[in-house]
Amino acid sequence: MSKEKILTAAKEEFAEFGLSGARVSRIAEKAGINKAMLFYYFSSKENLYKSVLRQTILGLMSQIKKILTPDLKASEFFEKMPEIYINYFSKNKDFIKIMGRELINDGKHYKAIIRETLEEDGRLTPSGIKELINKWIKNGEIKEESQFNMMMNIVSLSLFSFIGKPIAENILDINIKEDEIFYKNRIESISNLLKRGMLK
Amino acid sequence: MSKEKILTAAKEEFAEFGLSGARVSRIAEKAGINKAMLFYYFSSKENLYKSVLRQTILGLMSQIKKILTPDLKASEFFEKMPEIYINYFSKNKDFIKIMGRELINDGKHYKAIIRETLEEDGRLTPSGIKELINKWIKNGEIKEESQFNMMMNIVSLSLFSFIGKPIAENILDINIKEDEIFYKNRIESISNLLKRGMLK
DNA sequence: TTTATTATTAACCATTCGGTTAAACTAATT
DNA sequence: AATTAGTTTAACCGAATGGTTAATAATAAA
Repeated sequence: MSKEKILTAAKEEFAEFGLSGARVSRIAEKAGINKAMLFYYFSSKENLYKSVLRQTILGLMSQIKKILTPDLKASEFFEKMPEIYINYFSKNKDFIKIMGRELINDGKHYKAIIRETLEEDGRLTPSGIKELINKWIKNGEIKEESQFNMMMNIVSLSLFSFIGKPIAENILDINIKEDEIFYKNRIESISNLLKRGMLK
Repeated sequence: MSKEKILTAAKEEFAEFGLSGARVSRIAEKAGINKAMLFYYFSSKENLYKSVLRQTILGLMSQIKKILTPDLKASEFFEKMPEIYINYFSKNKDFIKIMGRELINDGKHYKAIIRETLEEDGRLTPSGIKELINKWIKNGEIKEESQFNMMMNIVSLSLFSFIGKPIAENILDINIKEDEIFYKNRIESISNLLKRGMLK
């Protein structure tokens, strides 16, 4: 019970302030537990951070696994990936913040967690996705493009819909509410761009 | 002289550790000055951060200004924007890190600086860009799309080429060297995607 | 040369931080 | 009732941290 309360409070805290900005005492306060409990269960601030990050990453991975079937078509991929990403991010605002900070800090913890996870669970393997993309290229479903650039485009467009929003807003001097319509538009725009730009 | 040395060292420090992770003593050490000098010139850590952020943002804005002429064509826009962004980011690695962290922290300082800058210098106005995009829609140069989604797509694809790289690498289990070829490929891929996806 | 202003320094400081400790409480087992 | 293992707490701690101070050096103006 306490362990769960700590994890929940820590996720909030790390999302808002980052690893170095987060305060152990504040996490304890939010969780309604004694600060010593935090060290009792997680032994250090950094260790608590790793636990939060692991939970966060696994949450998204389980979503992506659902769509990655061997018979997936490229067009479906370009529709479903943005949909899953945007929907997940809109409902888990902490994810973007924690993950963004982690990536800027060279993603050292992120990489370690992915490595562990792949060892435990062989289903979502890199080679599986590679095979899928190669198949689409051979089938003539998509324009020839490096696998890497293709993944970069998908991930960039989805993830950055949240982080990059203030920039686009400032350039155009507008203020976009982050509501259902915003999410729907963003999914559609990304999906269309990917399909027009990458399908044959 | 000292002021400049402090700014340079601070930029490095804030990029690597963020506002809360940065250490004033470390900045002073890097700059080769006494810590008190830092407070003598900038009065507080946060104030120093704002100065660094302002310098950083103005550096990019001056690049973008160069291409934004009233007779710019949409196809040129889709070619030059990724080129400017990617080239600038590849040569100013600190920019991405500072800006990324700032945006995740809700971009409060960023917004304030943009507001000031627009008041001082009317050349790069939001209305100017809006007019350009509206013209392209009327001319039939680009597919109808909200201005906002269009800017989001451009900014996302460019900015995230750096932050999102570890994710794409992990999904495909590859390691991409960040060299001239990488930058060239990324510019081409983004530019092609934008042109195929948004030009009529 | 004197005066006023700007730069620079070493030493200092209050506060906050992550982390520890030792004792006490709780609840199931024997 | 005694033992055991897991849980919880208040009080404590040394090391940093951002920031200050008061004295001094360098420079320019009078």
